Amino acid sequence: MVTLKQIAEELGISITTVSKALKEYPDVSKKTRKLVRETASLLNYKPNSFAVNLRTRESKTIGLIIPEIVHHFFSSVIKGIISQAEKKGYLVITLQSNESYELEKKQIDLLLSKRVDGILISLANETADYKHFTEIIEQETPLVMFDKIAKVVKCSKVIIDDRKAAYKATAYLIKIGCKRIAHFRGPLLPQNSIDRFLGYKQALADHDLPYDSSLVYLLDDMSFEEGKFYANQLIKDHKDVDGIFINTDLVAIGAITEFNKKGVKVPEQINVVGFSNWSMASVISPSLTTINQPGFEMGKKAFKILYKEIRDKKNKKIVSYKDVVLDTTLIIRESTKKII
Amino acid sequence: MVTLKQIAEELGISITTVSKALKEYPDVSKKTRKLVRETASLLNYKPNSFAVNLRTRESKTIGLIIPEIVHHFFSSVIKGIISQAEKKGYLVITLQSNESYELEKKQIDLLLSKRVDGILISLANETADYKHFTEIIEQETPLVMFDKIAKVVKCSKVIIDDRKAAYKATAYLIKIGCKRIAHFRGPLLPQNSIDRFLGYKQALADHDLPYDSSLVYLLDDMSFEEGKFYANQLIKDHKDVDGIFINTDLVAIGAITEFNKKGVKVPEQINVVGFSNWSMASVISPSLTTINQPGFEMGKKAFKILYKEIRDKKNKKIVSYKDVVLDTTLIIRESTKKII
DNA sequence: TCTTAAATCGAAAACGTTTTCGATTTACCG
DNA sequence: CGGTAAATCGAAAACGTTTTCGATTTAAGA
Repeated sequence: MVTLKQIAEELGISITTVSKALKEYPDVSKKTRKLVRETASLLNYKPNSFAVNLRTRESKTIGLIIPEIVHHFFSSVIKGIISQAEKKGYLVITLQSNESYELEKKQIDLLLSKRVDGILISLANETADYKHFTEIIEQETPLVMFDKIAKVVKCSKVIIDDRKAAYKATAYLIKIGCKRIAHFRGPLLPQNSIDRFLGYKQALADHDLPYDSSLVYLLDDMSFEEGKFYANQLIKDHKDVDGIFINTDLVAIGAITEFNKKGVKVPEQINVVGFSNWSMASVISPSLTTINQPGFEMGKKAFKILYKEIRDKKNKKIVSYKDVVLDTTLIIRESTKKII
Repeated sequence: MVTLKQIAEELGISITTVSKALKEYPDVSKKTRKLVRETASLLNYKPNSFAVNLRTRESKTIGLIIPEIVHHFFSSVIKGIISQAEKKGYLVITLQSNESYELEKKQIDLLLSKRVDGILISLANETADYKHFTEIIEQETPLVMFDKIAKVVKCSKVIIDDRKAAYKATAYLIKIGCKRIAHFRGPLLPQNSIDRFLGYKQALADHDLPYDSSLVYLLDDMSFEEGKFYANQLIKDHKDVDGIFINTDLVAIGAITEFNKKGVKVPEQINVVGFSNWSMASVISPSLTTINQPGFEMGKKAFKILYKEIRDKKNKKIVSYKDVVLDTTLIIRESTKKII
């Protein structure tokens, strides 16, 4: 591997001058600058990034922790982050927490010990206390949370407005004529499922529909199977339900599968709205009306904020934390239809 | 940030001894070792990885280039790689080529300039020449290719046997009684689609079924829409087809959707086998019989090989290239059924 | 008590870069 | 030609670690 020293010896000049020539310092003549550049490319010189890192105290690398990679939404986020990071010359190290608090802690330690320039994180479902973020903040490593966030932690955040999105979904069901709207909600812990439930409730209230707690089913693992199970339960419990807002697409698809099997016609007898717009949503029959969760944009935005914080910190400006709420859209497909 | 120097000054001993104490060198007494360890953890010492990298000439980081992150198979691979890498203390920098040759070249340069300890790559569809790999090999950076590989490049490879898998899929259709079996194949360039086609052809031959080229449809972009389009085409062209082997699940799902719509019963009138076992495959109706492409295992295996090469290189052993072929399994679901 | 071996320590170089600051050279002008 | 300013260069320190090799101390044996 060729170093500055070798170029310097080759040309009979000092390391300093070579370094400066390559970095366009004003105090090196055009002639030597040209000479240095030429021999550098001739010898195929590549700066040793280890040395650069040590000297400049930055690695142009950021860390990313997500609960689970194999997930349409999160892989979209990763893609958004990587694409944006690359534009700014940053690389990204990805780790996953597998929804585990302990693992999340460990991954944070790992990234800190690698001295990444910044950290992006979406919290594990398990995570309920936030002590492990204090070290990040004490070290003044820029941190931004996205999607699954901790409101109390002092850092920038980018999320979608789950409540508003759920409101949008439910209001749409009401608009097309549904009178009895059920809701499959997620577990109690992550804020997401609470907010979605609240949006559902709010929409009912705003449109003078009674809230009936027996229409709300609380699921545990949000699986396809669970979707089938509770769909079956629902048609046993309530014959009169004409619409359902489901916490996440996978469950919605399970429900639709069960409805199809049991001869309950979607959307004629029951309208279904999901959440997330997974790739499958457009591909099942009937295709699924759902809330589009803009993963790619969220990734881009999260990185942009992190990047700004990294710059600001470097330039010793005061960093101010941002709270960004991304807009969701309702994607109307075949699983909902105006009731005449 | 606390350094070895600070610990040394704190204890009134030399940096050398501190360093050795923390690394369990035999030539430091138990007493000072204990003392050093205690003050190190007291001061919350974390080795500066930039300095360690520079000194040891390795970063405990590998690079990963894939064509596309938002893809069930590839995200499974990433997960496999990351999980395995973590066990060995390696971090993974992920980049994507977006199926572009130019971008692939650029990403390789990026990783080399970052001096990663090794590179894992799955080629872009566009990639047809392999000059850009010479630099990796010249620099002696361990390299292993997976899934989409270049046979001629001298490095380890891990793949599935596409031909055998396609054979398996087609033979199964024959076994359950299909006599006229169509094939939707992918474009000409990636080796994958060629091999799958050859496996299909071979299975026909081995079971004394005539090969009819009009039953093979060549698709371009392998999309859901294309699946629908060619399914429609197929039922127009050939009323007598009773089975179809489709290059990839997304297309198969498009086809099934179209069959459903046109009243062609799956599997009663036509049996469908896909390829890849995407998450959607189990979730549509009828659920899709398909070839399971073990992404997670492939990722694990690819990293393991890379890890060994990194170790071997470090220990100045000669590295030998491995060719690993992973087994696929046929997952039988509702889209196929014995013809009585 | 002396010798020798073993145990323990530390000085210093090296990894390759960036950057400060002083030194040297060149150019210019009267 | 002398003087000054501008242009150009380079020595050296620093970033924080690892590791070699020699120095010093301690323990053991006679």
